[in-house]
Amino acid sequence: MEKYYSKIKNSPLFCGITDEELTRMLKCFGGYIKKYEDGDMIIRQGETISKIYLILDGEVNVEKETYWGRRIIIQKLYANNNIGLALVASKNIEANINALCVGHALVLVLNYDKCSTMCKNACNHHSVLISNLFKILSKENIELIEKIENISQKTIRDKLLTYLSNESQKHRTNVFEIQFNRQELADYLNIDRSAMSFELSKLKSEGLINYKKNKFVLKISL
Amino acid sequence: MEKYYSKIKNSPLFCGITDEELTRMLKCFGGYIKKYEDGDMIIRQGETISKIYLILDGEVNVEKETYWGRRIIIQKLYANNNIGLALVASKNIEANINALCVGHALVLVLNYDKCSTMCKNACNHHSVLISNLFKILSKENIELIEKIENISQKTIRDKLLTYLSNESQKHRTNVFEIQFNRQELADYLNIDRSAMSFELSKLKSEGLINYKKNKFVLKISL
DNA sequence: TTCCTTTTGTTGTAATTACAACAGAAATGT
DNA sequence: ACATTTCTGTTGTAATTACAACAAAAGGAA
Repeated sequence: MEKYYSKIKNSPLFCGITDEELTRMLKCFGGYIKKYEDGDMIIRQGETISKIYLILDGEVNVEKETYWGRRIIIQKLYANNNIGLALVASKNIEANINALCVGHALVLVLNYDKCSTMCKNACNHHSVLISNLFKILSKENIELIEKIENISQKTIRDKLLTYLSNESQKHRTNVFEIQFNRQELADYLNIDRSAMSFELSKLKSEGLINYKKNKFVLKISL
Repeated sequence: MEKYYSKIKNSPLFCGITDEELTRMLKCFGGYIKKYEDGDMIIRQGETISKIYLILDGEVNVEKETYWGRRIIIQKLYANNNIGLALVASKNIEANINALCVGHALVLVLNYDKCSTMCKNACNHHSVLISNLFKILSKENIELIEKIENISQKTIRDKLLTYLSNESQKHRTNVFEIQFNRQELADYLNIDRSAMSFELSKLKSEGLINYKKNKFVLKISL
């Protein structure tokens, strides 16, 4: 555990918390590190979640399966992100998503339930933590709305241009690498992969964008 | 202001806070009540938000306009809901949505910036408040994912059935009233209103649903 | 290298949707 | 009650998409 201290300390979750506090908190939370392999379900739809998951390393897809069997990718998470954080706030809520490990991943697991009852007033670092939780959820909230913007566009072309434009703004440059492969991007934008590939080609031939694998250049601005 | 105390006190935002604390907090926050009329913009895309808005009465649409001029309805808010809460957490973030008043609305406005700097440690009720903020954002987060599920369906029919099914579950009965009129529902599900009306008729004629105006009966379960 | 697997691109066709234009119903104001 | 406006439903057509089937490219393992 000790070798991950610096990684943990620099996460948004523990931002503003000293080393000694961190040690106490990890104990208080019953924190442990768990390894996941490709395809492992970290959170499964229907479960009740009382743990905070902090990704230390690796990649996690937050997904949903429709009633008709299609996959929806909600978001992709990496180191420093939390998985299903919104689910721990209310005890009686069932997870509405699946969280799947992509490749190998290393996750710090904290028993939020335990801490929130044990040391609500005792530990003063608890207020720092909950303030961090608020900030993290705010950011996620804004990202979910961005995703809604992306998938709310009418045509495949508009979805792609909006998505690429948003990515470009996030990277603060018109040359950037996207996090999804083609199938994942299609499942994120809720469109057919082959139709999306076709539209990407068209956008390239029209000179609006350029790309090679996951490296994209956006030559226009919305 | 005093006549709204009970309303304010019973909101999730001030849950667990005593009357005397509330009085002090409203002062500390520089709280005031603002009236909005139909079509008024409460939050405008691009603004920086440092105030907490609590709806005391009325109806507010959270919307976005696409680059191509179409309206996207993100969510509909009512009394006890907060508007753009995720935007106050980080000072340097611009609002990514518009919040529009539908009809008349009464909103309590709190200067979060002022409070968070002035009484971070001084007031102990601050920790209760921020814990409430976390819970509120969690709920909103889960609702945004539900919206993503609704609009991620492939066909108009699937969107309608998923939406109605989710509404039915929320109301815990298969007979319920929806919050949107037809045009709003279409803008929420990102589909054409007339095509949606046509599909609703078809679902009714097939016996899967029944409806009259905004009262719906879902006769199947997904 | 070669073989095999995975990922990405291309094309034709059937299904679905947006859009426009209009008709009917319901709500609103006078 | 009446006129007027807003909301909802219906229909035909052009545009867009999903899907299947396949081709090409990239990546890995022997």
